[in-house]
Amino acid sequence: MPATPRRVTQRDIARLAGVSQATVSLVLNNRADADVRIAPETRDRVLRTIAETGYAADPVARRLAARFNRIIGVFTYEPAFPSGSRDFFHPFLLGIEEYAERAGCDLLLFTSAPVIDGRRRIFHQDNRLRLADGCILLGREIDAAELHRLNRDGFPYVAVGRRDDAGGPVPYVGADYATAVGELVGLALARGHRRLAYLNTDLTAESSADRRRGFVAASTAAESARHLTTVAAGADAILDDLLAEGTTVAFVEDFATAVALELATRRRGLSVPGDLSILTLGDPTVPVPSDLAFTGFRIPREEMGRQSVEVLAGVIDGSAVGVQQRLLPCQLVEGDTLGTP
Amino acid sequence: MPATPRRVTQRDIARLAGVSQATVSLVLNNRADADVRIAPETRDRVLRTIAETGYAADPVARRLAARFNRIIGVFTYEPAFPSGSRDFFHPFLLGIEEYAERAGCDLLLFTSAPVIDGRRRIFHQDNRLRLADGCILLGREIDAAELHRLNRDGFPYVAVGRRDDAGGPVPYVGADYATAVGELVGLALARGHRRLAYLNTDLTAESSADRRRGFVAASTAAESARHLTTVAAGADAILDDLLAEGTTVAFVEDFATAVALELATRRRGLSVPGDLSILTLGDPTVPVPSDLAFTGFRIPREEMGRQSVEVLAGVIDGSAVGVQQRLLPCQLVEGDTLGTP
DNA sequence: CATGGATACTAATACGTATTAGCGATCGAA
DNA sequence: TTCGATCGCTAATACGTATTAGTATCCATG
Repeated sequence: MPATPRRVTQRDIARLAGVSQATVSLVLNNRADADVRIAPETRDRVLRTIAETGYAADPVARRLAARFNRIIGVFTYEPAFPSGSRDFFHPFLLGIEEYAERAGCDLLLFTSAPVIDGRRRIFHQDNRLRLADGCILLGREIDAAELHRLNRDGFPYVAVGRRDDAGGPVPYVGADYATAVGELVGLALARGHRRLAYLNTDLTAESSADRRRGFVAASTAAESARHLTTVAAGADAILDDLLAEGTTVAFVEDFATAVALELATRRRGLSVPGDLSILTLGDPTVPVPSDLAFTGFRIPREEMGRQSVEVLAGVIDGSAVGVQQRLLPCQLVEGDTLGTP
Repeated sequence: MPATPRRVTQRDIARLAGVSQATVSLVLNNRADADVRIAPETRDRVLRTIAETGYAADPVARRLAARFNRIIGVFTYEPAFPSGSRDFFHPFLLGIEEYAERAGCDLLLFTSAPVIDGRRRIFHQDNRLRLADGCILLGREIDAAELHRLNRDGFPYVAVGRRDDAGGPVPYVGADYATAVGELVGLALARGHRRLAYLNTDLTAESSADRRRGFVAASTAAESARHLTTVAAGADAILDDLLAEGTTVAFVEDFATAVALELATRRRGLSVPGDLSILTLGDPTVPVPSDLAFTGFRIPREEMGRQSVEVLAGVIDGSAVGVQQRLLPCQLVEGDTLGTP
């Protein structure tokens, strides 16, 4: 029982200004269509009354009547203000907030989403999804069933990161990993590398698949281009494998793995990039201490955040035609870990 | 025009289950009062229909009718995901999010609040404040006029950080700066310091006033306890002043100033804490590079965030009686910058 | 003076839920 | 048989806004 002492409504304004509630609404919304006209003096009177009372429209009623709110939902599959992967997701949120502010939108964080079967769920009893005009989905892995449902319900949304179809194409703003990895491969080939290896981590996420695809497509000119799975394999075992096969450059999906690999190499008295080049394929997802500047690329996270809001706004107001899918270029980083074989 | 294809409503459920809309609502809300009864078989039928259709209550309509939402507004006088002072405000948000998740609440970030006269405003045309059940105010300086208005409107809110009265007492969860500074003064006195100086920054914020109060109250046993204002004064000028007066320990409000002062001291060939002890009064508000471990105290930011949501929840549901004001203890940090005079 | 067309509004309704007063049916007791 | 009492539910209404159809008034024109 919030001690709400009857707030000011349009009806109050109407009574004070001697007009109807409808007129107040029309004035507020600046309606000046052909079939709706308000005399200037009436308009002024209403506006003055509004100013005097400090009236502000009830966003709830507004939304119920007009089905539109200027509120953007943000669903994060990890905590929105995370401690662990904080540094990775923070830039996305930064961009989202920046554009939302510019667009005059508020952000609704669905922190109440419960974790079921080890994963946060959008659709739970009592979800507040529809309070927002649309929503942005953030997280490494997004549940396909939930995308299906969003598509089916026709609820406007945009995923941050490319997503496979889920009962229809999924609108997204992603990073062009395939191209970025391809460019790195090109760089390595140009330096004379011929025996490449790609170190997998994840096997399901789209971002992972895109990187692999880029690697495969670009490494046709190589003598050998192998895949290794780093899951549950120690850095030393991997290093053994690489050296045994005469690999000269490793493309490492997971940043932490790259750091561990470099450490293992150094422990054997070998050097990076003297004996082995190591390339990273994106920013660290967990904070990893390393004073080494890896060669690789950077994900345009902030820009992805910004553009996801931009795209969503277009979808909501109907100005966007068709399904919106954008891939932004990654930025190559020239570090110290790519040498000659 | 969001292509919303008519969502499922209680009326649809009612029609399918052969009951009235009111009955559906009653079942959903688990009402079993004396004057409202639903036969078990009816209840089951309704629940089954709900499950089949995947119905979820419209939070907007719910709020409009029931005036209560499980949404907590968060108003930040700085950007919520800031880059500059990010490290300072982040822990508050972390705590807020953590408790909100536990309480099953969503968070509404008022990113749309416009900047007027160099300050963000809660109350602007079209503010979405009332969408939330209550709100949390975060920021170094909070506009007193807006607090007045919140009080007048009876809108539930809690400030993070102690606030002076503004048209009535302000509910808050703050840090007990006075006690913390007092303890530091006690520490210095125990080490034999007798000539103390307090370096001011801000003159208006409550957090600043509290620190000063703690200093004054605790330093009665000192030979001299002076105030210096660091605004617009260079570190060298301050150092001159301190040395001229034979000051042996400086209590520095602003972290960056402490760093600058230490640097200036070292540049003169003097040492900290050999020639001058420097104590800090809280965490850095902007990232300052320093490899020195200052003696001072830490603000329980995360806990403040958590408890502010807890307090707000109590205010909203009416379980809290009277105005809620909490001061949490700060944690003393034994660093390397307090020596003997 | 009738007609038509602007002009300036208002009445009514929709949005989807929660709440409350009240109604018909059934049952037990007098 | 009648009079409550209880049970199980529904009708009606409120919440505060946006929208649309429609109405009353006025003015110009033929």
